[in-house]
Amino acid sequence: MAHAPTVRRTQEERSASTQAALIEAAIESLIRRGWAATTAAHVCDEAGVTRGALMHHYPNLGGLLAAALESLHHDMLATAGAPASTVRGAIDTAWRAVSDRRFKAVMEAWWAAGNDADLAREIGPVVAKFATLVSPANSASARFRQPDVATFLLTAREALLGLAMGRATSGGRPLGHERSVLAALRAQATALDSQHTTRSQRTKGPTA
Amino acid sequence: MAHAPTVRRTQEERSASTQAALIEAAIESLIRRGWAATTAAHVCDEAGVTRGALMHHYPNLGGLLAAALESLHHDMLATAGAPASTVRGAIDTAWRAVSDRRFKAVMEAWWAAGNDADLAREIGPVVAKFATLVSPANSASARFRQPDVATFLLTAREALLGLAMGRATSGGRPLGHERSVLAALRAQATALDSQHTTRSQRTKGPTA
DNA sequence: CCATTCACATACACGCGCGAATGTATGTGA
DNA sequence: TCACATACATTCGCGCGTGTATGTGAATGG
Repeated sequence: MAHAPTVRRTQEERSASTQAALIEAAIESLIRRGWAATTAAHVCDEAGVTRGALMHHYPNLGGLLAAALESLHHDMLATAGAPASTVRGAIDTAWRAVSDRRFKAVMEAWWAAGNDADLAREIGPVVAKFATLVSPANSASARFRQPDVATFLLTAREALLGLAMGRATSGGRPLGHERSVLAALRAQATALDSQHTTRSQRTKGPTA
Repeated sequence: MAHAPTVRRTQEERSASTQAALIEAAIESLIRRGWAATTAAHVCDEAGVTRGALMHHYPNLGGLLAAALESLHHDMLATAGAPASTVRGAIDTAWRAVSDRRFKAVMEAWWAAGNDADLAREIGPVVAKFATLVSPANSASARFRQPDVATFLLTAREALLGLAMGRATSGGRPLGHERSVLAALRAQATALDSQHTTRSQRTKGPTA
């Protein structure tokens, strides 16, 4: 099958590369076909491996998918960087995570787990990890706990998830109204930020 | 279920009752099991009919599900009533639709259609109908087209969908932060309403 | 260089869900 | 009451997806 390898690869290298291929293919399948239609045969086919290889490295298909989500979380956490200190930064960070095309895979897992209690027990923890990546309410910044800021962050998070859902159900293509919604959210965020820096002078009610 | 009927039921009545039972069971299955796990056997079992009955009234399982969505849209459109004239009213209307537990079935269909082009062709039109039910931007009210109002409505719609998604993935239970998010959205809505009435100087007051 | 271990492929058996074909009872118009 | 349509039940074969057992060549250690 594979081409003649002139160099000798160690077993570890072989295992690592096939596992990486499987994980990559699994995420891609979740994005393109969704959770229910993600079958072991398709994943292995796209990874260029047989199902025997999958069963060798993982107990079952669910095991591979869980590992793939774990790997994806590792990646996205790295690209997210340090938690934002400003509200505006939090919005941008959350949007960057949510608008990542691979986030579709997370939503697929999230959605599927909501319909299957057993699956929820299996991949629930991994999915929960992504939740912290999207909602920056648990940042180190203490003022994210201020009622108006916290409420805005919650609202913004839901709106961003809604946008992500819209993208997911549209084949991943950006929607037309994304720009205006994002602009509105960013405007509110910067307003909250500036309002905070001048809080020593005035305490004004939350009105946008 | 149907024990010896002393009265003779006409064929039409029998057909109508079994179709209603099938549709009811289909919606319930979509809510509880999701789209992928909604099988003809389960639906018929819960409806107290055999699969033969299903195939008699509908070409296939997809046909039943499409009909069920159509029926559901008919119901929800009736309960929604006339399109709201105020921004606040639009928010409330949209939330009433989205927080309906049966809306989970719509989201299931929406999500499933996003992963299957054939399915999208089959049930896409029905799902699109629900979209107009959620986003009141296409109301008769002309000022819903004003940039700030339109943007807010779009943002609010995404947030409401996000909340609905959260409910759906949590077994339909209301989430803790729903109240605060809704309060924030309603506050912005009423702010926009009052801001408009003062600008246009109309004597007509907002009747809750 | 040879035996062992490992990574992976191949082959197989099972369950499940779907749709079609077929059979049967009940209502309905002539 | 008879011919037919309609409503429904049963059974079957098919494809698909999964997990398990077995075979094979490559890598490793002595």
